[in-house]
Amino acid sequence: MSSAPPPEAAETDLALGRTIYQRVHERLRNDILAGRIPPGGRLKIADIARRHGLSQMPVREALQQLQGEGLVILSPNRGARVRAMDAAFIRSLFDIREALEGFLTRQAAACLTPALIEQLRGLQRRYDAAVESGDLRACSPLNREFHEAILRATGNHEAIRLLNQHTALIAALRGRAGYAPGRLATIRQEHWALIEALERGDGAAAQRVHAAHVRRAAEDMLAMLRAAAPVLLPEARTRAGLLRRA
Amino acid sequence: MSSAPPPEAAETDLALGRTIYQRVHERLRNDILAGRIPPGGRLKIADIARRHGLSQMPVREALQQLQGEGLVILSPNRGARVRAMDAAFIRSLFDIREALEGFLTRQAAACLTPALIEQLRGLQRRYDAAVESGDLRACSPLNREFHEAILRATGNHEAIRLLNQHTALIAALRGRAGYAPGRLATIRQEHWALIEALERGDGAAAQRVHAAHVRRAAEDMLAMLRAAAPVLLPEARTRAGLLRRA
DNA sequence: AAGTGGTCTAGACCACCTT
DNA sequence: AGGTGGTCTAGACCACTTA
Repeated sequence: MSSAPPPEAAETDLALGRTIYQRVHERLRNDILAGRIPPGGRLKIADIARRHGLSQMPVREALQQLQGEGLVILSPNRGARVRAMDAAFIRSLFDIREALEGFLTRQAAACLTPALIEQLRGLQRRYDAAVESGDLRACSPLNREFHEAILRATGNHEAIRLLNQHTALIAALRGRAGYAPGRLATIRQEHWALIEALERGDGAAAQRVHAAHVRRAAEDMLAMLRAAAPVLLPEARTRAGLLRRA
Repeated sequence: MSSAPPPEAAETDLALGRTIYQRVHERLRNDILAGRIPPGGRLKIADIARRHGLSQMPVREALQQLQGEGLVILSPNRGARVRAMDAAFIRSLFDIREALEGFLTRQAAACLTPALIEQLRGLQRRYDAAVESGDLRACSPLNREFHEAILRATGNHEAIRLLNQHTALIAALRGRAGYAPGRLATIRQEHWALIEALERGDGAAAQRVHAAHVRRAAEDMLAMLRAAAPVLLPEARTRAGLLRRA
């Protein structure tokens, strides 16, 4: 764990967004993605409002936005929870990624210019450097930027938006699970193979490399989560849930 | 307008949802999908609130939800508009459908039971009957149900949710564009070909049929919209009759 | 029966656009 | 400056849960 995170001194940090609900949105989003509010964890409007010195409505708006992103489940008269994720749901996310990103990767092979290929090489070299210097913090953003650079070539911004949302959900888990040993090195090889296929303009090969890439990522994450298991189970308020029938 | 509230059978009753913002959400959603509020059209919170006899907050919540579904664009301090759609955006939607639904269709070929195949046949027979009897109103829901039945076999509910959202966006346009002549008959052939491939368990063939199906749908819709063109352009300074100060 | 916590209202506030 | 219309607050209201 990192040391000395000023616990409450960070109350003045809400200076980024322009409206209040945007700032609350960003704040909660960061808290969820950093794992400070675990999957299945409850988000109480009154609590959050009090903690930030606001009334309840902007908090509600922020929660609605998060629901739109899929990070939060909001049930009428019941409140909000961080989306709980089980193995089937995680598999769904990775299948979506394989299908959608794979399709666009194939398209990209037909329209990548030499300049864009060179840009990919540059990004991947920075990724390599980050792995070698042990700067793990820098890896995930570079990984994401690498793939997004490919997608942008297709001009399908709607698909990119969807994929980014799902990346956020996965990142929310990654914070708890981490990477398996050796995974980062494998990613390097896979990315270079992808660059090679794209450079040849071989869309089918690029899609195959991408599919294998995503499947390995999925298996890796499922294995990590199985190891650090109990966090994932929906939640354990114990006896409460069992009296459902009545 | 504001008068004559009590015996209104005219206003479709808001009796369905359980909370107010849910009912407003459903109402606005229907208005948009039915084309009563055109793409690019403005949604004024105060107007809507007054019209329904509510305060502004539940209306805001409803708009946030619609933004989450992608039907509405909400910009801070600027208000809400129905998402405007140009040709590039529509192409993006159909590419997403081809990629995601095609992938799942391929998966489904491996796990469809004879009973499910028979269910598909039943749905498609009802579709055929609707086309032949000229009941065009019934076609779109049956079409949607046919594809969703296939997708459900894969168990990927998250993907189904995404695809349904995008179907809604397309339906919002369909209301204005309609179908090209003969399109409905072509859809019949394509669906039967899809059933046949699925029955053989030939996922690759099913995906090919699906891809062709979606591409034809995309070209058809783009042609229809090109014919009925000007509606699509973002908007045209029409400050006609809305603001009537007397 | 009381408590917790989500939902709704009325109106003040303020950002942005028009004159 | 004036106006339009989106945003925020405080508190009442009410659904659902706990004793």
